[in-house]
Amino acid sequence: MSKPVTISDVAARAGVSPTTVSHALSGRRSVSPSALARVKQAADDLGYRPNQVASSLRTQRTHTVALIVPDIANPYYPAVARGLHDAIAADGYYTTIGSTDGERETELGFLDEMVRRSVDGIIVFAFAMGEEDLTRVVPARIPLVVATHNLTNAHDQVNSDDPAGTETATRHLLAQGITEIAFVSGPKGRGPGDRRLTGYTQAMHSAGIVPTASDIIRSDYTVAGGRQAVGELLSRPRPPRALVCANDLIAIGALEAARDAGVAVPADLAVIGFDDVDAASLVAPPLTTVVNPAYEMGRQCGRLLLDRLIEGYDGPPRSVVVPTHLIIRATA
Amino acid sequence: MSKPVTISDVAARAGVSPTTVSHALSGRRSVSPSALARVKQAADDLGYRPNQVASSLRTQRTHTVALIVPDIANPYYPAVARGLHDAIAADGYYTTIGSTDGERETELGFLDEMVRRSVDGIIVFAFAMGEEDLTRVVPARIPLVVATHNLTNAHDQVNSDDPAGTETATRHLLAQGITEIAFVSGPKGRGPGDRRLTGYTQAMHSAGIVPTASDIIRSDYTVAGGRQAVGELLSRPRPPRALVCANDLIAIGALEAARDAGVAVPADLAVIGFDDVDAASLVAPPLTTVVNPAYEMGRQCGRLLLDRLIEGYDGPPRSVVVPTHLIIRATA
DNA sequence: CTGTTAGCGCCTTCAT
DNA sequence: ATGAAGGCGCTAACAG
Repeated sequence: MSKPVTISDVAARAGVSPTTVSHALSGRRSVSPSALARVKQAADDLGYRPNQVASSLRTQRTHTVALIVPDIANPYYPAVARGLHDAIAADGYYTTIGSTDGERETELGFLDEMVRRSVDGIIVFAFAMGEEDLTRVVPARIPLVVATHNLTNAHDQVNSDDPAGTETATRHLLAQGITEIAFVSGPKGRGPGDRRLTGYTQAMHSAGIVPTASDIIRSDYTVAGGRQAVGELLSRPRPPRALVCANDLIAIGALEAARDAGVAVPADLAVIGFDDVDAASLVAPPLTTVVNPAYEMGRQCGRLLLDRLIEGYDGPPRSVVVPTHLIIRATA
Repeated sequence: MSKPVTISDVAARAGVSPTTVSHALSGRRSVSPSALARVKQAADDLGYRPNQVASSLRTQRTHTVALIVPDIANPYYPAVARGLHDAIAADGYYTTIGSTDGERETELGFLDEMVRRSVDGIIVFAFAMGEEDLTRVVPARIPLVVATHNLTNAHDQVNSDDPAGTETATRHLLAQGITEIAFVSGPKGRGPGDRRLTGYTQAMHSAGIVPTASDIIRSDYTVAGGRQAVGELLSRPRPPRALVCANDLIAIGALEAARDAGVAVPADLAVIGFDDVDAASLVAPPLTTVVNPAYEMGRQCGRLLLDRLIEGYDGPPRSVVVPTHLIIRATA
């Protein structure tokens, strides 16, 4: 259990002051070649590794970014995390991830802890809390990127272009002459369903069709939920010819419901999902869906943060919209 | 850009010393009721939040655990991360995750940085580096849990019971009277394929069958790789009647290859996967597979760490084996 | 029950 | 080109 090597140890061995060691290793001020060589040698010999905690206390920088999501095990977020990682790793930033299960208390607790830890930036995907909570818990000095739609005007934000995605999907169906199209959403006011609904409505209106209440189905964002909701839908006297679903899991549930009911996809029922999770290309038949670029979302969040952290951008909040696009497989 | 509130600010407002504030808030030594009340009030008024960086420098504890994996976007690892999170969050530990793409330099760099940051523990799932690298980079004082098979005797380790899993899977096929069973592995010496192969071999031997070299197929761990390898296999003059695959992605590729070749599953070709990723239950037909409990793996890693970090266990390295089990769906 | 003192390891003036 | 000194904010040892 030998003690870690400190900068003083290196200084002693190199016959210089700690100050010179610090500068020799950081390059922040010039050091004579001979001193430089001796310091490097000594550091090497001793296996010196600068203590980042001490450095952070002194410099007020931790080179750490906090990512707060509902559940890292939900297939969407790992891709976000990876995109973020790839955007910031090269500049020496690391990520601490918190899963909050969408519970307000947990979210607040995690944010509070990250502030205590002096993280250099925070990225928020989770949201049971409101904007007031956010501004109360996170001091203005810490850059914040919000990736939950419509929540903020006070912070940088990154969103995927959900309306454009479902609009394109719906148009794809309309172009095939299909007009009886239902939208299968999540619970009202929760998650991206509402934003995605607007694109569908938009496209329908453009085609001169006014969707009725019975064309908009509420589900949750799971396979089981989609299966049940669509099962009921298919037992109606006059079921729709196509479905635009708020996410892939619902769409996969819809596929199962169609199979249960002996309805052929896409001949009798066309199905389009949203997200393009891995499973989308693996189900049978492979799912036509809107690509929601999670990786890119994470990357953009990282870039906005670095812009403030490294480039010194200090202007007003900015909004990045990440484009979505339709990928046509076999269900529509 | 107001400066953060420090313990001295609280002390001044409460009319006590910083020491008393520290103890009042941590409860590590008793404080008079009146002082306690004044401190709490003052802390509340000022919105004081203890600086964890300073605390860490003083206490030599960061309450942070590093998790190193090849790729957080690979569906297996988020479940591990969640299991770890759930095991340690209640005790105030947080996780920093590094994706290394299995590159030795990246792995070493990440580990080195985590040591500099004085993390309290490290969990290693990634491995291009060898055990010498590990012991060289990570000082003995930092508890380490290794979840890469057979790499260590010097550290705590957590493994899933791979051999038992494939043995059960193979027996399940043998019990149906099927004897022409091939094993589709990954690249030799990389990943869990070799360990999973042993269970297959074991079961075959028990049934008096000696697999030949042509019964063991090399692929990578992807859908595309599995599809191609099994495609070639099926074009042999006398293809096997069943496949035990080293992971689910390979198995899903096998399903595609069977469809390509017009081979009926499971009637003409039975297929068993490994892992039980989400997609396994979603493909058609739903995949029979061995459940490899990623969440539980992560949880056990966390427990081993906490045992040393909190309980003060200081004995020899321990090994935890997480059981696997077969889940029978429609492909075998 | 409370306070004073010291120092965790580093970086950054300031002085030379 | 180099060093001495001070302090980031906190907590532990020591003293009362």
